Amino acid sequence: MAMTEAPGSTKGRVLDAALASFGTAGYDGTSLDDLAVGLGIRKQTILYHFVSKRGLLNAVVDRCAGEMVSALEEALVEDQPDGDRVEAMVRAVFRVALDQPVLLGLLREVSRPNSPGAQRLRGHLEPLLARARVWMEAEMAAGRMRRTDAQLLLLSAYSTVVGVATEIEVLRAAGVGPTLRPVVQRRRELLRFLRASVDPAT
Amino acid sequence: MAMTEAPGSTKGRVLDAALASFGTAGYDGTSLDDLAVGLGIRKQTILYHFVSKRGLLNAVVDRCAGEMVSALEEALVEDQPDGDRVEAMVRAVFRVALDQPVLLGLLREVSRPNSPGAQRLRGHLEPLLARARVWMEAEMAAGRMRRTDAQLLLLSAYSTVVGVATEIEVLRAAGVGPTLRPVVQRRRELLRFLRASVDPAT
DNA sequence: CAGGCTATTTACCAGTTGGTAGAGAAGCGG
DNA sequence: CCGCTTCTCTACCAACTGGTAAATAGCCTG
Repeated sequence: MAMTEAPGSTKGRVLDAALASFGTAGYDGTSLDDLAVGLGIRKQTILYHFVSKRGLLNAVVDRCAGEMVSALEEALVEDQPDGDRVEAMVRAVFRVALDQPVLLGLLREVSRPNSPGAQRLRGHLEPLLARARVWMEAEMAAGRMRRTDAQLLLLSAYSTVVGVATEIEVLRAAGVGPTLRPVVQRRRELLRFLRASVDPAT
Repeated sequence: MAMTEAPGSTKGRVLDAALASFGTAGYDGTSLDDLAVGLGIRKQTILYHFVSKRGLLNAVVDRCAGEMVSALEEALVEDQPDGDRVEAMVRAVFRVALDQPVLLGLLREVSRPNSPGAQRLRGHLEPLLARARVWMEAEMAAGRMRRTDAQLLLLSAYSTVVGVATEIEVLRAAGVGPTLRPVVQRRRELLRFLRASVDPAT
C-alpha cells in the first residue's frame, strides 16, 4: 500500500506516458489504445488502474499539481528571511519548467476552462493562491508593496507562466533550438515585470 | 463569386460556429456532427463547403489570421508619426480580444505546435513578424530602443498575448465576472513591461 | 422546358473510441 | 492444496468519428 507509485511500475509508466500525451496531444487527442500500444500493454490494463480515461487525467493532474505545489513550498521555506520571495517562486516554477517541460504542457492543456481537469487543478492551486494573496495584502498594508489588486496580479503572473509553455514550444517550432537562453531571458523579463508591479515607489 | 462570405450564409454560419468550438473545445474536441446539429443542418453540408474537417480548420484560421493581421496593419497606419507604435499594436490586439474573445481561444488552440493549423497560422503571421523585427532592429541601431534580441522579445509579447486568452477564461472560471477591468489592467501591465524592455535608458 | 450549377439532403461505411465481462496467472497466507 | 487478492490478458460492444456516394431540390440561362 505505497502512497507513491514506484517509477518503474506499470501504473507509474502509464502516468508518465499519459502526462506526455495529454501535454502535447491534449486530452481529446489522446487515445487509450495508442497510449497502451506505446507502452507495450493492453488498454484494459490502463482502465484497470485508473477506471476511466477521466480517472487517468485526474491522476496525472494530481501528481503534477503535487509536484508543482511542493516545489513552490520548498522555495518559500528556503527563503525565510523575507528575501525576495517572489523571485524565489518564479525561479522554482522555471526550474520545474526546465526539468520537465511536459508538465507545463499539461498545465496549459488543463488551464482551459470547460476542459476536464480544470476544476481539479484549481482545487489544488487554490489554497496556494489564497496564501499568496493574503501575504501580498499584508505586504501592501505594510507599505512594502505597491497597492494593486493581488488576485489580478497573481493571475497575471500565472498566465504568463503558462504562456512560457507555449513559448518554449513555439520557439522550438520556429527553429530556435531548445537552448536555455530564451527561457532565461524570459525569466529575467518576467522578474523585472513583477518587480515593477510590486515596487512601492511608483 | 464573393471574396468574403455573407455573414448570414450557411458557409458563414458554419465558420462562426467552428471558430467558437475550436476555440473552446479544441480541434479534437470538436465533432462535425455536433457542429451540424447545433446549426440545424446536416454534417455533409459542412463537408460540402470545406471538403474535410482539416479544411474547415484551415478556413477558420485563414479568416481569423486575416482579421488579426489587418487590425494590426490598420493600427500601424493610423499612427504614422512615430507615435508609440508598440502601444498602438498592443491596443489593437486587445481591442480584437475584447470584441471577439473566441478568436484568442482559437489562437491559443492553434499555437500549440504539432497542432493542425499551427503551421498555417505561422504562414500568416510570419511576414508581419518579419516586418516588426526589421523595424525593431532599425530602432535599436538608431538608439531609440534598448539593444535586445528582437525575435525573443516579439515571441515573448506574443505568448503574453496568447496568455491573455487563458487569463480571460480563467478569470471567468474563478468567478471574476467578465468585466472590463482585469483586461484593462493586464494591458497596462503589458505595456509597462514592453516599455521597460524597450527603453534605451537602462 | 431542357440542362447545368449550387446547395443540401438521405443513406451508408469502415475505423476508432472509451468501456464492460470474464478468464487466466502469479503470489501469498493458512 | 485451497482460497483470496492483485494484476494483466482476450474477447466484445455500442456509440461515435470523419468521410464517400448518390439522390433531390432550387435556380439561373439558353
